Amino acid sequence: MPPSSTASAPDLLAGLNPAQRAAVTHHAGPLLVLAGAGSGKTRVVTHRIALRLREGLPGHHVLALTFTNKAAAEMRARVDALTGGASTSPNVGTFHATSARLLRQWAPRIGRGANFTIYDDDDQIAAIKRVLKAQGVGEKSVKPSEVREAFDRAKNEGRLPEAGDLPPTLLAAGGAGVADAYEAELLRSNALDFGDLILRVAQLLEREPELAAQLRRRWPVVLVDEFQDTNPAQMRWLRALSPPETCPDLTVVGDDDQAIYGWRGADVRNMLAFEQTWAGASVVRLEQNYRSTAHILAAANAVVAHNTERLGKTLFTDAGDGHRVEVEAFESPRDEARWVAGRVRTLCRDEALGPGDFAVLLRTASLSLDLEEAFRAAGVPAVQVRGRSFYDRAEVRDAVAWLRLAVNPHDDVAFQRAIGAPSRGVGETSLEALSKAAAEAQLSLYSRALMPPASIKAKARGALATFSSLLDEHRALAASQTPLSQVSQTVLAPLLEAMRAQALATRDRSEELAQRVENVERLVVAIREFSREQPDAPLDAWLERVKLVSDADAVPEGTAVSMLTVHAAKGLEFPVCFVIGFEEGTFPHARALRDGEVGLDEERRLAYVAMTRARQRLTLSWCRERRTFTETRHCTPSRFIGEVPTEHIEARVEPEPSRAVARPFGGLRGRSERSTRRSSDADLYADPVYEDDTGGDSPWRVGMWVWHGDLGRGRVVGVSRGVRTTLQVEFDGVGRRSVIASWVSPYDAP
DNA sequence: CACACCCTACTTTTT
DNA sequence: GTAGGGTGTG
Repeated sequence: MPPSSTASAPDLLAGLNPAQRAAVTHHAGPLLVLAGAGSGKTRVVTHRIALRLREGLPGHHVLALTFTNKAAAEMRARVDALTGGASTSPNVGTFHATSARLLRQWAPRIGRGANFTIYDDDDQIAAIKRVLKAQGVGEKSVKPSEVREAFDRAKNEGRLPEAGDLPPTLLAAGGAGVADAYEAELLRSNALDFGDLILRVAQLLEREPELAAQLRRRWPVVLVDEFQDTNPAQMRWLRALSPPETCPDLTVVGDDDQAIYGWRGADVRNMLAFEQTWAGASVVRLEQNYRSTAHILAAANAVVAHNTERLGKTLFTDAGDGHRVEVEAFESPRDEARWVAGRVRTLCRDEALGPGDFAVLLRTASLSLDLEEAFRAAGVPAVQVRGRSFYDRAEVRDAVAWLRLAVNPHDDVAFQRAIGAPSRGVGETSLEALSKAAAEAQLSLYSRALMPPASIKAKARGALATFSSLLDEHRALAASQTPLSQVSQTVLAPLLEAMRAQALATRDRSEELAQRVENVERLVVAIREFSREQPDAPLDAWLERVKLVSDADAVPEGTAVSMLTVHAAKGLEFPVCFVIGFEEGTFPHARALRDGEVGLDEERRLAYVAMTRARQRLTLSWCRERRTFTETRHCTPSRFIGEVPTEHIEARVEPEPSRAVARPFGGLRGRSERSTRRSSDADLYADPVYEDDTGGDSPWRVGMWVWHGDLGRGRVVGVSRGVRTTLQVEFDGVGRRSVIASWVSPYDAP
């Protein structure tokens, strides 16, 4: 951009603090930005890119790697806004998406076609099951998911899996060949799994210096976001692209306290060792937090300070003290959920907040069950942030399998799925025979189906032939200039037709079947929308996007309370946050505690991430009892609650129309689990602070209006107190019903 | 070979 | 409480 235009462009350094300014203006050469939560990290990265572009660097020489597609889109938009679109756009994407793009160019070098399929976890498991069967290893001797994790681990560490990576039970069952067979299966299927995407790029760049040199010329400037979550394979990728000995223009940004993907192979030590690996690197610390008020920040800092092995960094804020952190205890998750919903209503009424200002953060996705119910009952709009779930439905996966085959007919996982949806006379027996013959000939199912073995019956052979020629038609269509929406409609027509016929033929369950048809129709609509956004994009591009979406990509902008896992919430902020399920065994999670200190430290960082999402208000809650599918567990509060100094905790909140128990928690600090349990047991019967339905303080009164999620509005005509309060309610248009009190919420009289 | 039904095992986080 | 596997029947 010519200097003359700089005058009208925004001043890229205005409003930055000294540390941010140092990071933005740092000259070429490796730079590590240690960016605490809410310290303006994205601002620094985008301004740094914008400054380089303004200095005349063409955008296409910049590569910025992010963790999620949403983060990539945001970064792209912000850079464009800063530069006014005057330069070419920088290349912004996730490691996986960027790798996939590179590999499509380089596909022949790894024995793939440019139209290779990306196998996600479920595809991997399907492939592993096929392999286990082909190798004659019963699925009983090993869980396919365990094998998948072993393969994943190896690839994240930077190598192809070998027999030594397999679970001992599998080796004992004679499954040593499974690793090689799995790789052969991927090769035949013209497929790569998630781990491959990163690993193959790393390997190619290391083995073919001219490729690496070419890439370095293309991307002399590299930035990496969320660096603390990179795994060893990604580090090799990065080292090849920005070799330490060349003193590359490499900027990595991250926060070791927010490293929460260790279970996926990420290694914080990459960050701790950055200064050694890229010798001579500069380090800038961003420690001023612009997000949270002081009590919230101090509470979060205090929790994470219990970890050792930190780069060390203490956040501060200029914002006022704000509200203290609320700690709430409940008898059951249902009470907890009802209280959260009620509190959202109260705050919306009293504090000029809308539902979109709230988030409920969950350690595990399943904790949302009671919440959904409670928000519905309270009439508060709330959505669970789940980007993938739609694509995980069986019928949607069936449809996607058909689309995949239109691009890559050798995709065995899709082949196996599509051939049974709708069923067409090729059952288990035939498929197994075909599988065996395919593996022997080193061919995909599709290729082998073109010359079916004699072991398959004539009827099934005919069905296979019909199926194959259908795939050929689809492939020709997808390769032609036909618009994407028409391609998808044609490809999915046989499936949709069969599903509609089935829905009509079935009397009961027709609702459910109709819903499935609708889901597939929605998929067609989604494809149409995609092709409107990107008119020239082929079906491959859509499939790739679908594969690489994550939960975090689907965070709604808006008008509803967000319920989301802490992992999905990383990088986001909300004025008001509730972290629920803060119990030993849930958060920290029991499975993580099994891994000892390492697991606990990561759980603590997760707690830190959760707490630092809040701008103004933060509530931590726990339940004395939590039921899993089989058992009811008596719970003690999370040790992380005890790690928050008392002075940052709100001892008690105003009474709410629920069975909430508000009480101070500072006293729990340092107590043994045993004494904690005793004190909560005692609370059940004696603690005067505790109020439940058996006490005289019930919020329910005859004559008051209530709202029920299913039955609508009604007026209380009777209250019976027992183990749980039951209300007799006269519902509008429904009549008199007896309902459990925790299912309804108070409702302002019309 | 396809479908209906019953049983069991399951919930950590996800590019 | 449900998804996916296993079993039995048409």
